[in-house]
This record gives sequence, C-alpha cells and structure tokens, in this order.
Amino acid sequence: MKRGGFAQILFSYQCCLKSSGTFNLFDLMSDFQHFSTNLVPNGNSPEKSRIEFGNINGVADALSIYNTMIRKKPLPNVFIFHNLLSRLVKLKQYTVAASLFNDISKLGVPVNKYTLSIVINCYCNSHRVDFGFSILAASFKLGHMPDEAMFSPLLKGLFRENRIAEAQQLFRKIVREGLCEVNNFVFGVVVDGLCKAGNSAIAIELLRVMEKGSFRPGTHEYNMIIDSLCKDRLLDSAMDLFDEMPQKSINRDVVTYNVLINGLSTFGRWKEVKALWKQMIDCNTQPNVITFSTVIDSLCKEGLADKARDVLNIMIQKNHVPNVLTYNALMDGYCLQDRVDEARKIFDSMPSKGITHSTISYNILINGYFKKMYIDEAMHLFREMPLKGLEPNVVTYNTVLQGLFRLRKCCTALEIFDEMQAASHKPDFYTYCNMLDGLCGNGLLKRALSLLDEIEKKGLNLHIHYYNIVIDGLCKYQKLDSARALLDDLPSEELVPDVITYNTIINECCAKGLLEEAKEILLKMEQRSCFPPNGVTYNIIFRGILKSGKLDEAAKFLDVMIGRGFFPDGSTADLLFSLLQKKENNHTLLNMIKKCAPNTWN
DNA sequence: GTAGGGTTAG
Repeated sequence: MKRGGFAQILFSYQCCLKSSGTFNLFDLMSDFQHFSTNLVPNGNSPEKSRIEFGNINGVADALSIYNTMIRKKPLPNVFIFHNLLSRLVKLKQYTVAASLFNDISKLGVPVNKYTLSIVINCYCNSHRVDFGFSILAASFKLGHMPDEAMFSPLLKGLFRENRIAEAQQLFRKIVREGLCEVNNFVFGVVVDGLCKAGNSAIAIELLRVMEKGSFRPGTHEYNMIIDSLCKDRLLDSAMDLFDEMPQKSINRDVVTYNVLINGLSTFGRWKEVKALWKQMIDCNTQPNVITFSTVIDSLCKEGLADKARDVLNIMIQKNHVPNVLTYNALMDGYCLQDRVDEARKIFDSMPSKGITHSTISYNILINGYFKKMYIDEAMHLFREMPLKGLEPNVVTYNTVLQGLFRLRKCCTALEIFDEMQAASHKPDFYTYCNMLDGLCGNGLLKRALSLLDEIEKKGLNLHIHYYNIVIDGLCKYQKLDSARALLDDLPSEELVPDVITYNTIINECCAKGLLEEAKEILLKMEQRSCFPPNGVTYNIIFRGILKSGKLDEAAKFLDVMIGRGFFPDGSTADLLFSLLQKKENNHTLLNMIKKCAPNTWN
C-alpha cells in the first residue's frame, strides 16, 4: 500500500475547498463515482484490543493511549484506532477525533468505511460539513460505496448549518439514485432538520411520499412532526396526525402525549388536555415527570400557580419524582404573580428534597426579586452562585443588568457589564438591548452612543432594534436632530429602518408640532419603505393633527386612514371624546367619532 | 461505524 495515499486525497480536496469560495457538492461526488477502484483494501482482520477504551474519560487519556499506539511496531491495525476514535465520539470530542484521523492517515494506517463514517460524523458535528463531503468523495475513490452511516451525518450537518436547500437536494439525490437505503435513521434526520427549520408542512409532505413507497415511518418520526406542528401553532394538524397513528398501526408513546399536551396546554386548551390525559391512562401509557412538569408550567404561565401546586402534590402522591425543572416552573409561576416569597420558599426547600439548584433556578428568583425591587436579595443571590459552584450565564447577566438600570443603579450596572466580559461571557442581543435601554432611560445618551459605536466597530451583528432604542432615547431627551442624524447615517446598507424606527421619529415630530415632516415620513414609508406604515403610524399622525386643532384636515386624514384599513385606537378615541367635551356638538368631531370602528369603544 | 423525539429563565 502506498503510504500517505489517503492523506494526499484528503489534502488535495481540502485545498480545493479552501481555494474555491463555492463548489458543488454533487459535482464532487459524481467526480469520484468514476473512481470506484479498490485503491486501499483493508485486509487486516480485527484483533482483540487489550486497551480498555471505555476507561478513556478525556482528551488527555485518549492522546496518551494514542501516543503509545503509534510507537508500536508494527502499528496496531485499523480496528484499534477505530475504537479510540469511537470513544472520542462518545465523549463528543469531534475535533480531536478528526485531527487524530488525519494523523493516522498520514502514518499510512489503512482506513475502512467504518472509520470514514466516524470521521464524516466528526466533521459534521464540528460544523465542517464540507470536509465531511471531501471524506465522502475520498471514500468513493478508495472503493467504499457510501451508506446511510455516511449520509445521515452529512444531511444532519447541512441542516445544522442552515443549508436547508442543499440538504433537501442531497436527500432527493439519495432517493432518486438509490445512493443508500433510506432507513428510519436517514429519514429521521431529514424530518428533524425540516421541522427545526420551521418546515413542518414539507416534513408532512415527505412523510406522505415515503408512506406511498415501501418505507414505514414510526412513532419517532410522527412525534417529531406533531411537536413541530404544535410549536408552529398548527394544533389541529397535529391532532390529525395523532389521530391517524392507530389507523396506521403506529404506536403512540409517552412522548407523543407529552408533545401534544404541551401544545394544547400552551394555548389554554385545557378541556382537550384533560381528555388526552384520560385517554393516555386508558391506553396504559403512564404520564412521566415531563408530562406533569409540562402541565405545571402551562398552568403557571396562565397565572394559576396555586393550581399548578395542586398538580405537583398529585404528582408526588402518585409517586412521580419532580425534578429541578418542575420546581423551576413553579417558582417562575409564583414570580409571575409577584409572589416572590412563595418562590423563595420553594427554592429553599429544594436541597432538602435532594434537588440541586440550577443556574435557571437562580435566574428565575433573581428576576423575581428585581421585579419587586428587592435589589439586595437579588444581588446576594447573584453573588452566591459561584460559591455554590454555579456560573452565571448570559441570561443571569442580562437579568441583573436590566434590574440594576431599572432601579437607577447605573454605576453598578456598568461594573457588571465589564465583569461579564472579563469573565469571557459574550454579550448577546438582549445584553446590548438592556445596556442601550438602561443608558438611555437614565439619560446617559453619550454613553449609549459610544456603546453603539463600539458595537459597530466590533463588527458584531447589528440590529435595527439597537438604533430604535437610541433614537427613542434621543427623542425623549429632546434631541430630535441627533435622532434624525442617527437614522440618516445608519452604518450599513443591510441595516434598514423598520416601522418602529419611523414611528418613533414621527411621534416626536408630532409632539413638536412638525406635522409636515411627519406626513413626509409617512409618504416615504408608503412609497419606498420595505416596512409600510401600520395602524400605530396613522394613529400617531391623526392625533398630532387633532391636537393642532385642524379638525377639517383631521377629518380628511381619518378618511384616508380608514380607506387603508386602519381605525382609531383606544387613546385616539379618548382624545376625540375629550375634544368633544370641550367643543360640544361639534359636527366634524361627531362625524369622526361615528366613523370609528365599533370595537374602538370597547 | 453513526445514534434521531418531549418540560424551565432574560
């Protein structure tokens, strides 16, 4: 065998991937289908390994064993290396496994198709699907026909990298050309990918197509689609799929019931939840801790924490053991009702029940305390986390930042922001929103502008919402000129003002009596904006005209507004009434009031 | 050899 043969193929394809910005995965694959000669057969038979791979618990162990292995003469056969790679996969050390594979192939150890499928999986799990494809191509060249263990990680990787169209194209190619068997594994990956990308409708279509053939989808596939439909609010379609399961002799399991109960209870369809629960027990499927926790959480979110607690008690009576998620849901329910002391009692009772607090337990309670303005308790919990071995996460920091700014503790908030970054926690979208909102809300406009500048310079993902917050802040502090300047000078072409940006400026123009400018912006929105004006826009301007006392102009504007399908909202109606009180029996006002939609007065 | 689904926080 030629030493380094595989490494060479791999290297040349990695170069090809690097040098060309775009390439066609399928061209690459068909290129290699021409080379189906068996270049590197692996004739070695498996030898029993004396190494206990299950004892490898980390990268250090794996590397040390690897170094021992490569010093042996002759080198151990591929099965031994294979066991090592598998162990690294189990430990989710995909990058390490992939780089060991590169090393192994340079040493000239002949690889087989099992090794290749492990490596494809490693690349796909470390967001390097293109490298996965180069291995697939090389696999053709080595004479190994790819199978479902190679294609499923590739499909999964494409979906994970949000390359949905390519994933669909590959799946079509697999089916059309019979590249591998479409088993439940391959099909499951595709259904999962489609559902997670919000394409549950396509997932159902695919299910129908596959059912027409010889393939039989199972409980797992149905569960994934039912869950996705529930999350897309398509509960009735979810129920239809649920109903068809027994007709097709597909077993419903506890997960089937859980996803549906979660969907129904999230939307307050409690009657159906009860019926489903009864049906579940009648069919000998026992609810589990997730079923109970789901119901507890939904009740809490509806503001029914006491009812949720009753469910918890029933759960315990029936010998189901609540977990940290169950208690967190209940704590959050009490916080939602401003009953943070009840939440605290639950928090304090958890350790005696053998339940360790999670970061989320802390986040819920910290948020609860801030909402009640109990700053000392909130900060005490925040500082306690590292002492209990829990690291605050980005949500913890965001909660603390928002709470501190709302309580006007700007200096502390700024310190926490620095502390967060020093602890290598990357601020996210919410962090920047909280910071900008907090700074603006406390009148620290210069600081807000310089933070915006910093975000721009860091080249982070800019979001129009950041600008909306600062524009609103500038308006509130009478700096309309600076607000206009910020809007006119957005730093990138992709950053487009949305309806909120324009409404904020229009609102300020109206407040300053600059009605002409407000109407000009409206015109611009109607003609050019990708965000057309909404009801709020028209209401703001209508109120502006009313306040300026030009009733005839207001009447004309109202006609235009209604003609476009927008009616006066509650506060506009209040304004019309208060004006009518001052100018009794004013015909124009009375006419305008008559034209308002009946639901405006509710 | 790969190894798929369900509950919590800002």
